[in-house]
Amino acid sequence: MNRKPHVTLSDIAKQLNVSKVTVSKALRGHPDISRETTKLVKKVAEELGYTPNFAARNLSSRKSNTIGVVVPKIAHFFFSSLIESIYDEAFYNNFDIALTVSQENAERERKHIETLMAMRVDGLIVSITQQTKDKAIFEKVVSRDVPLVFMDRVMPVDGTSQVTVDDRGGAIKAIELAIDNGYTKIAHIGGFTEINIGKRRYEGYLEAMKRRGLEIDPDWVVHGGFGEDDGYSGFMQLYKSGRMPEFIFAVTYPVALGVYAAAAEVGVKIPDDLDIICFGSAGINKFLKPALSYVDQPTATLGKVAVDLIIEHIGESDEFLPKHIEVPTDLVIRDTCVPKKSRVITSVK
Amino acid sequence: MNRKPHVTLSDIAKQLNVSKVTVSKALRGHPDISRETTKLVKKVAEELGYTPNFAARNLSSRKSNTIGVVVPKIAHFFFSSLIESIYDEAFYNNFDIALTVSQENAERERKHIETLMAMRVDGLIVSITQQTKDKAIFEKVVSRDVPLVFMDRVMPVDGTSQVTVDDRGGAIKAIELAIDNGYTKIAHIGGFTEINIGKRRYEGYLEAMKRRGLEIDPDWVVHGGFGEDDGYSGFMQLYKSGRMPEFIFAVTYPVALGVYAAAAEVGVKIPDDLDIICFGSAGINKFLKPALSYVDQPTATLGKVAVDLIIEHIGESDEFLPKHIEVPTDLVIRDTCVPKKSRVITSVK
DNA sequence: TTGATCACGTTAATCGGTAAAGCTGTATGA
DNA sequence: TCATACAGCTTTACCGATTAACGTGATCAA
Repeated sequence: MNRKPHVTLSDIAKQLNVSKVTVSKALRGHPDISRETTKLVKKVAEELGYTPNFAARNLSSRKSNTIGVVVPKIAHFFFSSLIESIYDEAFYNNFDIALTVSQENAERERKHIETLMAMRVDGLIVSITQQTKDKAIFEKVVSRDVPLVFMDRVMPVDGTSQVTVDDRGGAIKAIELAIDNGYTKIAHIGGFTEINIGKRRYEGYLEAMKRRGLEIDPDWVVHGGFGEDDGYSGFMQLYKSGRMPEFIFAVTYPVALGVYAAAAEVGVKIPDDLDIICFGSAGINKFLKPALSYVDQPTATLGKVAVDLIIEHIGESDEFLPKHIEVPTDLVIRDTCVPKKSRVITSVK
Repeated sequence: MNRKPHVTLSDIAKQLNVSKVTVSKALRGHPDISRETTKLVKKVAEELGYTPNFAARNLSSRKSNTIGVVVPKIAHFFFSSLIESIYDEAFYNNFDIALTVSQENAERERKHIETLMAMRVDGLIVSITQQTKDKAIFEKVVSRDVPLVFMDRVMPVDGTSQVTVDDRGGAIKAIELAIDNGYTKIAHIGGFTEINIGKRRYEGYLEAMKRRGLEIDPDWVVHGGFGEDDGYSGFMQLYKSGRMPEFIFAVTYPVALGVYAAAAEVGVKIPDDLDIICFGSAGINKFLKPALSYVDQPTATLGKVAVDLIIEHIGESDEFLPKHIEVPTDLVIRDTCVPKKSRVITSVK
């Protein structure tokens, strides 16, 4: 248990016969200290293998230079690329990241936020779980004056900022394209509508259908979660209802994959028997047969904007006015969501 | 800039007219303090919304209860699931994780390790970059008596532990299966051989070919990196050589995908014209056409073992003897790496 | 009655930094 | 010539916890 003690400022100070404050200032390039002394201090620090102690620094300076992040999942296309962009942007701005994973569990999410507050992170970026209902913990964060930015999956809490993609607009674009392609019987396999991404995508679906004057069969709207399982069971529910739509708008990429699996199982051909589009994608999508057409979520932008926003908030503190930034989406067309006419021709052939 | 000051032990102490040490002990459930007092302290702490200050705690206790992790990438199937399992196992053991991403950049890796040491993490789990050559930083870690576990991508450094998958054995199994399936012209699109995963998989390939007495055409071995691009260019190199093999063993899943892309481009049919197997996979693989057969890397086990090992090392400190744990692999057979005979039949049909 | 033991706390020191204010010697300007 | 300024350090507090060492008063056995 006898760890070799780490080298401290005092160790360096002793060796040079100066005070430890001199060393501290020299290492930080403070103008109080002469060029000469500074160079000397840095040299000795190097020789001794000095490594600063962040705990001590954070304690005395009352900040951590760290941004806390809470996400529901890592091992998902969307989140892993989002996280990577957060790390990049933070690194670029000389901030550290303290990442935690709630595993879609609200209680775990709460614990992680407590931990991050105990770490005295300078700000917090949170993407809530599917089941998060209680605002209390977030209000506690706000009351502590810790800047908070919700990212993608948000919650309406006073004093917090939000970064989302244009879920509603993206959904509208997707549905309108489907309609333009000749489909009228359009179903939606949606997620939880208590959470913004589920709700707004559903609203977009409703809005587009309404704009074009299309009826919605109640059987065509299925709400579940955001995973592959949910897509699978959503499809099966539609299939068993006996009132199959021509087209499905899936709330997420994994949900669309679940549809693929289920459709293959019962022999429904995509896009010939049933066409589909979804929200989100993965790098590997181009290798799928058929490759899904999708509403692109710009994860790199989302992560960058979230980090920039939290840093801005940290910098301005009290004067900062919370913002809601909505990042626009684009449609990416691959092998699905194709014109209905061509669908008929190929199936006739 | 006037943050609301956080509640401290002294605040609680003042309110109850006890010493702050009493409060500290009470909150930690120390037997020195009576049941009654403890309950009272906890109640007041709750009321005041006390959040411990980890910086202060870490400083005075000289540990952080945190494991530092350095990985080269996040947005990859392999790493994102690996990371998720690390988080889970750490959470289960009440450790925090400080994750950093080197982006395959050795200099960034070094910086991150310095940062983690400055955070005084209790131990370090590292998966090195493709380009890491210099052991110095790792030796520095060891000399500071900070437990270090290499995971998957390792480096031979005295005093460190290693957790790897059985790269060599997995490769042998894969190649032997290909041979059993009737293939003799077997190529390897490999990664960097300076790094263990590249080297060991290549060795496995050589060993299996040797065991079965098969010749290796020098043109059949291509070394590049571990990404999709490398697979693409690796295939193209084979293709242009005019001496196409019947079968490819790809060093990673992304490399295999690169092969898919290139093969599609030049009209080579997989698995009919060219069959393939690779090391590693992704959850989405089952949706590929054809789905890749692969050597399964048990990421969940890998992450769990790495965390368990580092915790063991942290606990035993000096008495701990570094270990090398090799996790076994399994072959998973999907639509590729099929018997050559069936290949011929289908192509004749 | 004594002195040991125990339950329950308290005091003092310390972790390794940072911030603010104080001290010295030399140069400068009026 | 003397106050002023400034460069370049040092001294003193303090951040918010933990650890070690040290009181008390009550209880209890001998």
